[in-house]
Amino acid sequence: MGDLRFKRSVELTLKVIGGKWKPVILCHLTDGVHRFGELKREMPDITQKMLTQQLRELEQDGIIDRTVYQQVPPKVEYSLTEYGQTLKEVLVVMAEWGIRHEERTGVEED
Amino acid sequence: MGDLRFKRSVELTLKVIGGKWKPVILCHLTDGVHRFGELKREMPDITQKMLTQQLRELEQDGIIDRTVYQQVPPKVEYSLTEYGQTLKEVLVVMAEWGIRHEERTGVEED
DNA sequence: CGGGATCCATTGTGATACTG
DNA sequence: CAGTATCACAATGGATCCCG
Repeated sequence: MGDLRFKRSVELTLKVIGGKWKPVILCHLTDGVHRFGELKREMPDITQKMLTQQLRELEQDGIIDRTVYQQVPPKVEYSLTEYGQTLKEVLVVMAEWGIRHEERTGVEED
Repeated sequence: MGDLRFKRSVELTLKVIGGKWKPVILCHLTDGVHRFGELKREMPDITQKMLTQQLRELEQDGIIDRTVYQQVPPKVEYSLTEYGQTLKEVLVVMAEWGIRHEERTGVEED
């Protein structure tokens, strides 16, 4: 597992979905289409700037789709691409480990 | 999947194994015990300070063990704890996705 | 050999104001 | 509503020197 290929792949994955905000954004989008304002409301601590920035990066990586409705007021919807769906499995495994870790550190029974 | 519990768990996992260096360190330690100098050699781009720092954090989270041999010259060995072993699955899933992503972005056949 | 401590450059992030 | 632009600040990471 310590071979170069393996390392590079793990790093790559984390470059795409890692960081403070992307995993949370992805969690929400796994539930379906969300508007910009919805996401902002669901993530009160993120700034508008960061949300925009992270969404753009996910879009460029082919993870999410951005649909702009040319109307007033503007409406923009975000959703997982077919490809982005493949990340669900990764998110689930991370969530499962996180839950175990939470329980463990809570009990601290080492 | 967008529920609070799920989100929190994913974030927690990423707090423990995320970042620039921890996943790489963990990849190496999945192969077995490593000395400090070994890890440093295997990760030429990391500074001594960062390596030390990241190892400390992993140790505090119960992911790795640190064994100091009181001798001259000093010898310090790092290894995954039993608990740390549970991360292998997470690493594998991330690596698998990363490999797919690598191939995809290489081919770009959308 | 395996660090600790310090200082500094780079980057990331937030607050705010403005726009189509 | 969904951004963009700018500035300020905080977090991160690196270089260097020192120590047991």
